[in-house]
Amino acid sequence: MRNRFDDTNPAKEEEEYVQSIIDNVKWLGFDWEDRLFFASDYFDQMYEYAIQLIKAGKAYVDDLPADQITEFRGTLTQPGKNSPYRDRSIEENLNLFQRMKTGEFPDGQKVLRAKIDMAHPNLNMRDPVMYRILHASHHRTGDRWCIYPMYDWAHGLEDSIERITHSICTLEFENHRPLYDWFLDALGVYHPQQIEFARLNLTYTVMSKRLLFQLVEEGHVAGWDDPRLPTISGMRRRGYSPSSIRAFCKRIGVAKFNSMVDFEFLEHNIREDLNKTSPRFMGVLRPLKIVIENYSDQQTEELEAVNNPEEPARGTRKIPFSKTLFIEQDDFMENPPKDYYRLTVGREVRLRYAYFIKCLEVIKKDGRPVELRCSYDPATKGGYAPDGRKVKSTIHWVSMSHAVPAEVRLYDRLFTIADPVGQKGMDFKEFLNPQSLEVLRDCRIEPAMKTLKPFERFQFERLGYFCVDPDTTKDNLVLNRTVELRSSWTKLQKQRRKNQEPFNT
RNA sequence: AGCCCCGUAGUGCAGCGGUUAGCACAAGAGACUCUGGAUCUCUAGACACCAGUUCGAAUCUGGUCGGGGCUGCCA
Repeated sequence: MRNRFDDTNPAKEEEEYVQSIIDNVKWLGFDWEDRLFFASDYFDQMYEYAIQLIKAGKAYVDDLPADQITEFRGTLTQPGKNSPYRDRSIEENLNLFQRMKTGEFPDGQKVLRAKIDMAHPNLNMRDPVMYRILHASHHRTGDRWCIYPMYDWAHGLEDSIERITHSICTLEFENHRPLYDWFLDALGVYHPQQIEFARLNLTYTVMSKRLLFQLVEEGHVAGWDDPRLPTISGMRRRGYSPSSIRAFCKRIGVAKFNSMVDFEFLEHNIREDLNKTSPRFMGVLRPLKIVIENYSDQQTEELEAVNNPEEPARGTRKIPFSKTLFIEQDDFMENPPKDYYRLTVGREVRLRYAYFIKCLEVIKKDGRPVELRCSYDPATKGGYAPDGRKVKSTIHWVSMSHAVPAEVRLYDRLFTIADPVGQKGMDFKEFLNPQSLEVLRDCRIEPAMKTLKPFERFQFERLGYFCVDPDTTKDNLVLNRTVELRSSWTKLQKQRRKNQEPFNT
């Protein structure tokens, strides 16, 4: 494969973007080795081709100002009018074009146009502009040029020069294909085939460069790599793996139909990959203190935990256990519904890889549980009951004195509705989800995680997949939630909420 | 309105003249489980419509309806 940038417009090409595109595409897993090209590599050749067209009487220099060109183009239903400069002699065109190149004219005073048909039903064929004058410095050619080719003129030439067999692009270029073909045929050069396909749309987000740019510029997100954005750098920072993104793309396929893929399908592919590859850890996002009354004050034990049940070869690690622990606030309920399996007063549950514990008493402050008094069964060490008794659930925990603090950023969909762009007469930003980011600063995680580096991915048991954010510093470990684990419990709750809504008023 | 493109389960794709119209996700039911995860089993669900061609049409033709794109010296 090769990588080519269509850098035909000096005003819109910035080194910064070029480099980040290169970095991101490489990260995604593509390697073009030394085959990195730019449209600007072919500027000389394109200039020669333009002269060839002029000599064939198929291109002319137009003096009409921009607004007049627009006016003369006509409309969707009305044909355009010929420019008064359309029938200049070949010699005059050659002379003028040469002088455009040497910088004799200011920006916008003249353009080179293809001589096709001002009455053509396809607007793109009404004498399209091939070259415009721009006294601007180009990031690769510097000040060598003051005329720059238009994309439509340049694109087919680049493909032809590189002898591409098929040139794929997005649907909005369908109407440009006749022009692509016309230029190549007029020149009589090698003619690749342009094929268009639909761009990807995802629910609950926006995909267009223009719209993403607005979100970044106006500060609705923290930057191009904000983990809520569907940019490659955003997905990377969110913790998506390259292989899962590739698997997703492969499965959604390509079509010529403007479709909208469920965001959940992306998440499915992420989970599928991360489930197989992520090491497991335990971390408590919203801590609730519990004290094991019949466990000795002084004692600490090292308990063995599996690193990845999907891949036993990854081995095990030790987790410290002691009298005072943290569990997740959600894992305790004083008055639980019937189908709640977790901890409640008088019920026994398993602490993962540790012991069976029973809750004896809740200590509350201002009506909220702040501490649980529990007992444990020493015979259940490691989480197995020798007498074969069952427990309804297994919950995660960390030892209070051993745990490491961390900041955890939880992400939710960027928009509150599936298609924020498709709402007639409404600005897509009206549908931004104010809760798309939630920051938890009082999380506690198991000590083995101290060595994790930025971008490392892992699973917090029962919570989801996470990764280390590059904002991490020596004293502040920052973690991003990539995606939650599927959970029949949260699903049930969502259903319940939905079913109640209509009756709520 | 002129030109171009597109219509297959809720979603995304496959199907290229003869298939019980296939796959994945989502949905529903169950099994299993030291993650309410993973895994496994099962269920429901679609060819936009109308003509025509043909022994036979989701597939070919025409029309209707519906969706999208196009009036930058942007790409």
